[in-house]
Amino acid sequence: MARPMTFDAEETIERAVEVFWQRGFGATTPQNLVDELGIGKGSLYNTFRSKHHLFQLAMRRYCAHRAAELAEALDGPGAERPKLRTAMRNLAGVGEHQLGCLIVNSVAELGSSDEAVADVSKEMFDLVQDAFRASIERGQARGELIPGRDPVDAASALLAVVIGTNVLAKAGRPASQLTRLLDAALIDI
Amino acid sequence: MARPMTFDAEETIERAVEVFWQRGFGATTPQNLVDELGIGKGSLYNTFRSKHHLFQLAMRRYCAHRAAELAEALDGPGAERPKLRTAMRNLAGVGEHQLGCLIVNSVAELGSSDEAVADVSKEMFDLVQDAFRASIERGQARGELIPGRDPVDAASALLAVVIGTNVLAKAGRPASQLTRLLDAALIDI
DNA sequence: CGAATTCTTGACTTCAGGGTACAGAACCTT
DNA sequence: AAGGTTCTGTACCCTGAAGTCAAGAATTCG
Repeated sequence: MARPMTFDAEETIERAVEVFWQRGFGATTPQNLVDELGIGKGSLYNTFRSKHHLFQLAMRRYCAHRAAELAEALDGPGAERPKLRTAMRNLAGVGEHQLGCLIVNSVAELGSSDEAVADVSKEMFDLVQDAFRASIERGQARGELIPGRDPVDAASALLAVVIGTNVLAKAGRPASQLTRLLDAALIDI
Repeated sequence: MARPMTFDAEETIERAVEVFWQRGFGATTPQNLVDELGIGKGSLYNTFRSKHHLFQLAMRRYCAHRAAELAEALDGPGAERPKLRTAMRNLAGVGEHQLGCLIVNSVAELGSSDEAVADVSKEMFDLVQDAFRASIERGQARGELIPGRDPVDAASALLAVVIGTNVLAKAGRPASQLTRLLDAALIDI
């Protein structure tokens, strides 16, 4: 029929995640993408239409990863508090490169002026908050967690903590302080 | 001796705060600054040396404002919890234009790759955390707040909540949810 | 094999960002 | 009033960002 693509689009998107994550949307140039994705400019624009469109794909891919990680951490058996702790550490990217969270960074950079960012971030934040809420409700029902707290309120507070921790990570706070912080936030859940 | 400046540099910096706050550093163009500061390009570069230098001045000015606000909220007499609530609402910019916090945005956009941002943000975050810590210690000493919590840990958690709330504000969450969130975070302090 | 189709390469174009230069204006001193 | 000095306005410059395009390469179908 025709010449097949010589690269895997999915894999390329995954690499694009890294690129945008490291540099942010505005600071990433087409040349950066060409260099780090290993494809030509023509292929880039031919396949992904525009820098911004690739950015959207990268954000969604990133969210899918994070959501899967979150589900893995919270869905299994076991006490809720340790699972929450793990989930929060993952989301806060404590151990990783100190790049914060791609979504948080994008919101802070582009805010609600970028519709794609607004949509994806709303989705992601709601998803995380809801997963936290479900976990807290389970923990309360089993008598593990402090009863009487509104699970929605507690979950939104934890979401804010995770987001804040990401920013603090990007600001250069040492991981040791961040894990303490997360533990402190979990004390009264 | 020589021709005097026809504009007030301090006032111009204050305007620059607004400009950078609205658009972020990268997305602000010299033309934006010329238009919104109401001075010519020559004066701009003559007085402020570079876009980045003006940005630094704007960040510091912004921090000074915020720090004064914070001190005003926490230093007076009265119970600590309500004062903390006020302070956090101020810092989270709940009522204002949904622009988040200039420092948080800058960290997320430029991260630690920009030394000025790294310095200012570290300073500011430490300052806020320390003010929170002092307030919590006072509250504990007076028996107002829950005893036994490490004030440093609690303060860092509150800092993270405030930062996260800023991001959520910029992501478009309604103010009503954000005030609830802040109240929820204060429950167990 | 040739044709049709789709991918790749990379030179090229356009335009804006960030800054400089310089001519002229406004002020102070004498 | 003249001169020295500093500010202002604006035209200009250079680089790089973002994207386009045409020519050629790889593939399948007939």
